[in-house]
Amino acid sequence: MSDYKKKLSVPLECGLHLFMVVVNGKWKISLIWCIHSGFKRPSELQRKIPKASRRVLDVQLNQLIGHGIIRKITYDELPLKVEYELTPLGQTLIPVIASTAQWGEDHRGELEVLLR
Amino acid sequence: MSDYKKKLSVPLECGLHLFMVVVNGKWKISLIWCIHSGFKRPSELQRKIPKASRRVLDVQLNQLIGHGIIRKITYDELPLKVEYELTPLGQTLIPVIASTAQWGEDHRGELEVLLR
DNA sequence: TTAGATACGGATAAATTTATCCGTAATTGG
DNA sequence: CCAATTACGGATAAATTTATCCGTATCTAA
Repeated sequence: MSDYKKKLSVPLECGLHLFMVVVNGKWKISLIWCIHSGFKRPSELQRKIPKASRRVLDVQLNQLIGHGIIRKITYDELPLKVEYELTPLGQTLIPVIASTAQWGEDHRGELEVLLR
Repeated sequence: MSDYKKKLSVPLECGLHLFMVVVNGKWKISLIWCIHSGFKRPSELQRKIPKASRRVLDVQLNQLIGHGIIRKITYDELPLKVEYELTPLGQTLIPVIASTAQWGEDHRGELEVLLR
């Protein structure tokens, strides 16, 4: 699917950039949070995040898998059933995401005037 | 400079996306961290972040100003002197950035195998 | 047997971000 | 005067990300 190599490398010296690489992507945090909240099936995720097309969610889910944040479980039963779950690494991300989300909420007032 | 309006809107419901809007940009976190660490002048920042061109740093500095994270001080003296400093809002970002950076450091080993 | 649900991915267009190149202007030190 | 330093920004190219459109396949229920 993607043996594509970036030409413009991202600086990774700092731990912060490692975080950024993992969560960058318009819908990734929503996906991580949904999965963490118990919405695990692809169709559920699409319904929870209706502004994103099905295709984009698929692509970003696969990137999260590639980065070791989530895992895909394909049930060998009919009708088709697939679920995603956080890996142990993915779970360690939850409190970090929560703290950045808290920052956003704490400053929503100031930020909303500044952004657009 | 930029009265450009995005056509693809970013979801802002969640506090986390507010954080992302502010720190997204390849060099922004480096810039915030440098300024926080006392490297305030444009030429210092360029020397500290040599992989980024002068132009890109300028653009991203201006975006940070627009988002209320840093402030520009132009000294009315010769030779020319300009400094950036964190706003109060920008300062609240420091512990959050530190926690995401800590996450990256804590998992650098796992991550480096996964990210290419 | 037809519609709607499940699920997946290639190909391409559009949007956005980042990089490169160009130019300006003033000052300092040789 | 000339080169190096300070500082800033427009215009465009290149890279990357996101969106849209197309197609596949199987199963269930009406």
